[in-house]
Amino acid sequence: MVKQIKPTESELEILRVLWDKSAATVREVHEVLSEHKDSGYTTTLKLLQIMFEKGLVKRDDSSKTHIYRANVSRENTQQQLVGKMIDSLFGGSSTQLVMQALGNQTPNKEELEAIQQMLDNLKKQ
Amino acid sequence: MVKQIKPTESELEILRVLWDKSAATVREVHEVLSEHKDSGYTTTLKLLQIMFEKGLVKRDDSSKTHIYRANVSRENTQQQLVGKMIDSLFGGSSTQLVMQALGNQTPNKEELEAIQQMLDNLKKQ
DNA sequence: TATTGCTTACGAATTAAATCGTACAAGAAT
DNA sequence: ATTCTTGTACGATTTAATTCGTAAGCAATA
Repeated sequence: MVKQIKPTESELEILRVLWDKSAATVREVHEVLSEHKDSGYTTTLKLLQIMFEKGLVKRDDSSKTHIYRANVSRENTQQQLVGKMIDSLFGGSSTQLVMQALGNQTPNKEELEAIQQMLDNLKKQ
Repeated sequence: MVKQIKPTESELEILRVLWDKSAATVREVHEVLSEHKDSGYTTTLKLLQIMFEKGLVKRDDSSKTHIYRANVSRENTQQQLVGKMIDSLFGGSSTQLVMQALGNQTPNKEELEAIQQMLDNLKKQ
Protein backbone atom coordinates (compact mmCIF):
# COMPACT_ATOMS: atom_id res chain seq x y z
CA MET A 1 0.00 0.00 0.00
CA VAL A 2 1.52 3.23 -1.17
CA LYS A 3 1.39 6.16 1.16
CA GLN A 4 -1.17 8.53 -0.29
CA ILE A 5 -0.56 12.24 -0.19
CA LYS A 6 -3.67 14.27 -0.58
CA PRO A 7 -2.97 17.16 -2.94
CA THR A 8 -4.33 20.53 -1.93
CA GLU A 9 -6.64 22.48 -4.20
CA SER A 10 -3.76 24.43 -5.76
CA GLU A 11 -1.64 21.37 -6.16
CA LEU A 12 -4.48 19.71 -7.98
CA GLU A 13 -4.66 22.55 -10.47
CA ILE A 14 -1.00 22.06 -11.21
CA LEU A 15 -1.35 18.33 -11.50
CA ARG A 16 -4.10 18.81 -14.05
CA VAL A 17 -1.76 20.85 -16.19
CA LEU A 18 0.96 18.24 -15.91
CA TRP A 19 -1.42 15.41 -16.69
CA ASP A 20 -2.42 17.26 -19.83
CA LYS A 21 1.03 18.11 -21.03
CA SER A 22 2.92 15.19 -19.54
CA ALA A 23 5.93 17.47 -19.00
CA ALA A 24 6.30 21.18 -18.49
CA THR A 25 8.53 23.93 -17.20
CA VAL A 26 7.47 26.20 -14.38
CA ARG A 27 6.74 28.90 -16.88
CA GLU A 28 4.53 26.67 -18.97
CA VAL A 29 2.57 25.59 -15.95
CA HIS A 30 2.30 29.17 -14.82
CA GLU A 31 1.11 30.29 -18.22
CA VAL A 32 -1.81 27.90 -18.07
CA LEU A 33 -2.70 28.77 -14.49
CA SER A 34 -2.62 32.47 -15.34
CA GLU A 35 -5.65 32.05 -17.52
CA HIS A 36 -7.76 31.45 -14.49
CA LYS A 37 -6.00 32.96 -11.51
CA ASP A 38 -3.59 35.79 -10.98
CA SER A 39 -0.89 34.70 -8.64
CA GLY A 40 2.72 35.42 -9.43
CA TYR A 41 5.32 33.30 -11.14
CA THR A 42 7.28 32.58 -7.99
CA THR A 43 4.14 31.25 -6.39
CA THR A 44 3.87 28.59 -9.04
CA LEU A 45 7.56 27.90 -8.70
CA LYS A 46 7.30 27.53 -4.95
CA LEU A 47 4.32 25.23 -5.25
CA LEU A 48 6.14 23.00 -7.69
CA GLN A 49 9.11 22.88 -5.34
CA ILE A 50 6.88 21.88 -2.47
CA MET A 51 5.18 19.28 -4.60
CA PHE A 52 8.57 17.94 -5.51
CA GLU A 53 9.48 17.56 -1.85
CA LYS A 54 6.22 15.77 -1.22
CA GLY A 55 6.81 13.47 -4.13
CA LEU A 56 3.78 14.62 -6.09
CA VAL A 57 5.95 15.56 -9.05
CA LYS A 58 9.37 14.59 -10.30
CA ARG A 59 11.76 16.87 -12.09
CA ASP A 60 14.61 16.87 -14.48
CA ASP A 61 17.06 19.51 -13.32
CA SER A 62 19.87 18.58 -15.65
CA SER A 63 19.56 21.86 -17.47
CA LYS A 64 19.04 25.26 -16.00
CA THR A 65 15.33 25.30 -16.69
CA HIS A 66 13.85 22.42 -14.80
CA ILE A 67 11.25 20.16 -16.31
CA TYR A 68 8.47 18.79 -14.19
CA ARG A 69 6.26 15.75 -14.57
CA ALA A 70 3.46 14.37 -12.45
CA ASN A 71 4.56 11.60 -10.16
CA VAL A 72 1.07 10.46 -9.26
CA SER A 73 -1.36 9.21 -11.85
CA ARG A 74 -4.59 10.91 -12.68
CA GLU A 75 -6.43 7.64 -12.14
CA ASN A 76 -5.02 7.03 -8.67
CA THR A 77 -5.70 10.55 -7.59
CA GLN A 78 -9.24 10.42 -8.88
CA GLN A 79 -9.82 7.15 -7.13
CA GLN A 80 -8.42 8.47 -3.89
CA LEU A 81 -10.48 11.64 -3.92
CA VAL A 82 -13.67 10.02 -5.12
CA GLY A 83 -13.29 7.40 -2.42
CA LYS A 84 -12.86 10.08 0.18
CA MET A 85 -15.93 11.88 -1.06
CA ILE A 86 -18.00 8.71 -1.01
CA ASP A 87 -17.03 8.16 2.59
CA SER A 88 -17.39 11.67 3.84
CA LEU A 89 -20.44 12.80 1.94
CA PHE A 90 -22.34 9.71 0.84
CA GLY A 91 -22.02 7.46 3.85
CA GLY A 92 -19.86 5.01 1.96
CA SER A 93 -22.35 4.37 -0.82
CA SER A 94 -20.86 4.77 -4.25
CA THR A 95 -24.33 4.30 -5.66
CA GLN A 96 -25.50 7.46 -3.98
CA LEU A 97 -22.69 9.36 -5.59
CA VAL A 98 -23.46 7.87 -8.98
CA MET A 99 -27.09 8.86 -8.71
CA GLN A 100 -26.16 12.35 -7.67
CA ALA A 101 -23.69 12.73 -10.52
CA LEU A 102 -26.16 11.43 -13.06
CA GLY A 103 -28.87 13.72 -11.83
CA ASN A 104 -26.47 16.60 -11.83
CA GLN A 105 -25.77 16.86 -15.50
CA THR A 106 -27.21 14.56 -18.11
CA PRO A 107 -24.68 12.70 -20.23
CA ASN A 108 -25.24 12.42 -23.96
CA LYS A 109 -26.16 9.25 -25.85
CA GLU A 110 -22.67 7.84 -26.22
CA GLU A 111 -21.92 8.41 -22.59
CA LEU A 112 -25.12 6.77 -21.50
CA GLU A 113 -24.14 3.84 -23.64
CA ALA A 114 -20.75 3.64 -22.01
CA ILE A 115 -22.32 3.64 -18.60
CA GLN A 116 -24.80 0.99 -19.69
CA GLN A 117 -21.90 -1.10 -20.88
CA MET A 118 -20.17 -0.82 -17.56
CA LEU A 119 -23.37 -1.61 -15.75
CA ASP A 120 -23.91 -4.73 -17.82
CA ASN A 121 -20.45 -5.90 -16.96
CA LEU A 122 -21.02 -5.41 -13.29
CA LYS A 123 -24.31 -7.27 -13.47
CA LYS A 124 -22.63 -10.31 -14.99
CA GLN A 125 -20.38 -10.79 -12.02
CA MET B 1 -29.31 31.66 -7.45
CA VAL B 2 -28.46 31.19 -3.81
CA LYS B 3 -25.00 32.16 -2.67
CA GLN B 4 -23.15 28.94 -2.03
CA ILE B 5 -20.80 28.69 0.88
CA LYS B 6 -18.33 25.89 0.61
CA PRO B 7 -18.07 24.11 3.94
CA THR B 8 -14.60 23.21 5.10
CA GLU B 9 -13.65 19.67 5.97
CA SER B 10 -14.46 20.12 9.64
CA GLU B 11 -17.68 21.90 8.94
CA LEU B 12 -18.71 19.01 6.75
CA GLU B 13 -18.21 16.57 9.59
CA ILE B 14 -20.52 18.64 11.72
CA LEU B 15 -23.09 18.97 8.99
CA ARG B 16 -23.13 15.22 8.63
CA VAL B 17 -24.03 14.89 12.30
CA LEU B 18 -26.76 17.48 11.98
CA TRP B 19 -28.17 15.89 8.86
CA ASP B 20 -28.37 12.62 10.75
CA LYS B 21 -29.96 13.96 13.89
CA SER B 22 -31.84 16.91 12.41
CA ALA B 23 -31.23 18.87 15.62
CA ALA B 24 -28.53 18.71 18.25
CA THR B 25 -26.82 20.60 21.03
CA VAL B 26 -23.15 21.39 20.92
CA ARG B 27 -22.53 18.57 23.34
CA GLU B 28 -24.37 16.06 21.24
CA VAL B 29 -22.46 17.06 18.16
CA HIS B 30 -19.23 16.94 20.08
CA GLU B 31 -20.03 13.51 21.46
CA VAL B 32 -20.35 12.11 17.95
CA LEU B 33 -17.23 13.83 16.67
CA SER B 34 -15.25 12.53 19.63
CA GLU B 35 -15.60 9.01 18.35
CA HIS B 36 -13.29 9.84 15.48
CA LYS B 37 -11.20 12.80 16.50
CA ASP B 38 -9.98 14.27 19.72
CA SER B 39 -10.42 17.97 19.69
CA GLY B 40 -11.92 19.72 22.68
CA TYR B 41 -15.47 20.73 23.40
CA THR B 42 -14.88 24.43 22.87
CA THR B 43 -13.51 23.67 19.45
CA THR B 44 -16.80 22.16 18.41
CA LEU B 45 -18.61 25.07 20.01
CA LYS B 46 -16.48 27.59 18.16
CA LEU B 47 -16.99 25.82 14.88
CA LEU B 48 -20.74 25.82 15.33
CA GLN B 49 -20.64 29.52 16.14
CA ILE B 50 -18.65 30.23 13.00
CA MET B 51 -21.00 28.09 10.97
CA PHE B 52 -23.88 30.04 12.40
CA GLU B 53 -22.31 33.30 11.29
CA LYS B 54 -21.78 31.88 7.83
CA GLY B 55 -25.36 30.70 7.68
CA LEU B 56 -24.49 27.03 7.40
CA VAL B 57 -26.54 26.23 10.49
CA LYS B 58 -29.37 27.91 12.31
CA ARG B 59 -29.90 27.83 16.03
CA ASP B 60 -32.53 28.10 18.64
CA ASP B 61 -31.06 30.07 21.53
CA SER B 62 -34.27 30.56 23.43
CA SER B 63 -33.03 28.41 26.25
CA LYS B 64 -29.62 28.37 27.79
CA THR B 65 -28.45 25.34 25.87
CA HIS B 66 -28.64 26.23 22.22
CA ILE B 67 -29.98 23.85 19.66
CA TYR B 68 -28.47 23.70 16.21
CA ARG B 69 -29.87 22.55 12.90
CA ALA B 70 -28.36 22.39 9.45
CA ASN B 71 -29.32 25.32 7.29
CA VAL B 72 -28.08 23.80 4.05
CA SER B 73 -29.49 20.59 2.69
CA ARG B 74 -27.50 17.44 2.27
CA GLU B 75 -28.64 17.23 -1.35
CA ASN B 76 -27.54 20.75 -2.24
CA THR B 77 -24.22 20.32 -0.58
CA GLN B 78 -23.62 17.02 -2.29
CA GLN B 79 -24.53 18.54 -5.61
CA GLN B 80 -22.26 21.49 -5.07
CA LEU B 81 -19.27 19.40 -4.07
CA VAL B 82 -19.79 16.73 -6.67
CA GLY B 83 -20.11 19.43 -9.30
CA LYS B 84 -16.87 20.96 -8.14
CA MET B 85 -15.15 17.62 -8.28
CA ILE B 86 -16.44 16.91 -11.76
CA ASP B 87 -15.03 20.21 -12.94
CA SER B 88 -11.74 20.11 -11.16
CA LEU B 89 -10.87 16.46 -11.52
CA PHE B 90 -12.86 15.04 -14.39
CA GLY B 91 -12.70 17.84 -16.92
CA GLY B 92 -16.40 18.51 -16.59
CA SER B 93 -17.52 15.01 -17.51
CA SER B 94 -19.93 13.53 -15.04
CA THR B 95 -19.69 10.28 -16.95
CA GLN B 96 -16.03 9.99 -16.08
CA LEU B 97 -16.87 10.37 -12.44
CA VAL B 98 -19.64 7.79 -12.66
CA MET B 99 -17.31 5.28 -14.27
CA GLN B 100 -14.68 5.89 -11.66
CA ALA B 101 -17.17 5.52 -8.83
CA LEU B 102 -18.60 2.32 -10.28
CA GLY B 103 -15.21 0.84 -10.80
CA ASN B 104 -14.19 1.85 -7.33
CA GLN B 105 -16.51 -0.30 -5.34
CA THR B 106 -19.12 -2.59 -6.82
CA PRO B 107 -22.70 -1.92 -5.79
CA ASN B 108 -24.96 -4.85 -4.92
CA LYS B 109 -27.90 -6.11 -6.94
CA GLU B 110 -30.48 -3.67 -5.65
CA GLU B 111 -28.17 -0.76 -6.18
CA LEU B 112 -27.35 -1.83 -9.69
CA GLU B 113 -31.08 -2.00 -10.32
CA ALA B 114 -31.57 1.51 -9.00
CA ILE B 115 -28.84 2.83 -11.25
CA GLN B 116 -30.33 0.96 -14.18
CA GLN B 117 -33.63 2.56 -13.43
CA MET B 118 -32.13 5.99 -13.43
CA LEU B 119 -30.27 5.25 -16.62
CA ASP B 120 -33.45 4.13 -18.34
CA ASN B 121 -35.11 7.36 -17.36
CA LEU B 122 -32.29 9.40 -18.77
CA LYS B 123 -32.38 7.44 -21.99
CA LYS B 124 -36.03 8.20 -22.49
CA GLN B 125 -35.44 11.92 -22.56
C1' DT C 1 -24.82 30.95 50.70
C1' DA C 2 -21.10 28.67 48.54
C1' DT C 3 -19.70 25.14 45.47
C1' DT C 4 -20.00 22.42 41.46
C1' DG C 5 -21.15 21.60 36.76
C1' DC C 6 -22.46 22.86 32.40
C1' DT C 7 -23.11 26.38 29.28
C1' DT C 8 -21.81 30.40 25.86
C1' DA C 9 -18.55 33.95 24.33
C1' DC C 10 -14.51 35.24 22.45
C1' DG C 11 -9.62 36.53 22.11
C1' DA C 12 -5.48 34.29 21.09
C1' DA C 13 -2.32 30.68 19.67
C1' DT C 14 -1.30 27.22 16.41
C1' DT C 15 -1.04 25.10 12.07
C1' DA C 16 -1.34 24.77 7.18
C1' DA C 17 -1.64 26.76 2.62
C1' DA C 18 -0.66 30.22 -0.57
C1' DT C 19 1.73 34.23 -1.93
C1' DC C 20 5.42 37.23 -2.61
C1' DG C 21 9.97 39.79 -2.37
C1' DT C 22 14.54 39.56 -2.98
C1' DA C 23 19.00 37.44 -3.81
C1' DC C 24 21.76 35.29 -6.85
C1' DA C 25 23.34 32.46 -11.07
C1' DA C 26 23.81 31.81 -16.02
C1' DG C 27 23.33 32.66 -20.70
C1' DA C 28 21.90 36.00 -24.44
C1' DA C 29 22.04 40.49 -26.32
C1' DT C 30 24.14 44.89 -26.56
C1' DA D 1 32.58 43.55 -20.53
C1' DT D 2 28.20 45.18 -19.18
C1' DT D 3 23.36 44.87 -19.20
C1' DC D 4 19.07 42.30 -19.79
C1' DT D 5 16.37 38.39 -19.40
C1' DT D 6 15.07 34.27 -17.46
C1' DG D 7 15.68 31.07 -14.29
C1' DT D 8 16.04 28.81 -9.16
C1' DA D 9 16.17 29.23 -4.10
C1' DC D 10 14.18 30.34 -0.04
C1' DG D 11 12.84 33.13 3.96
C1' DA D 12 9.01 35.90 5.33
C1' DT D 13 4.39 37.46 5.13
C1' DT D 14 -0.44 36.81 4.59
C1' DT D 15 -4.55 34.42 4.86
C1' DA D 16 -7.54 30.75 6.32
C1' DA D 17 -8.77 27.00 9.31
C1' DT D 18 -8.49 24.80 13.57
C1' DT D 19 -7.77 24.57 18.32
C1' DC D 20 -7.72 25.98 22.93
C1' DG D 21 -7.72 28.76 27.34
C1' DT D 22 -10.19 31.50 30.20
C1' DA D 23 -13.99 34.41 31.74
C1' DA D 24 -18.56 34.79 32.99
C1' DG D 25 -23.61 33.37 33.43
C1' DC D 26 -26.92 30.38 35.37
C1' DA D 27 -29.06 26.58 37.66
C1' DA D 28 -28.90 22.64 40.67
C1' DT D 29 -27.39 21.16 45.04
C1' DA D 30 -24.64 20.54 49.15
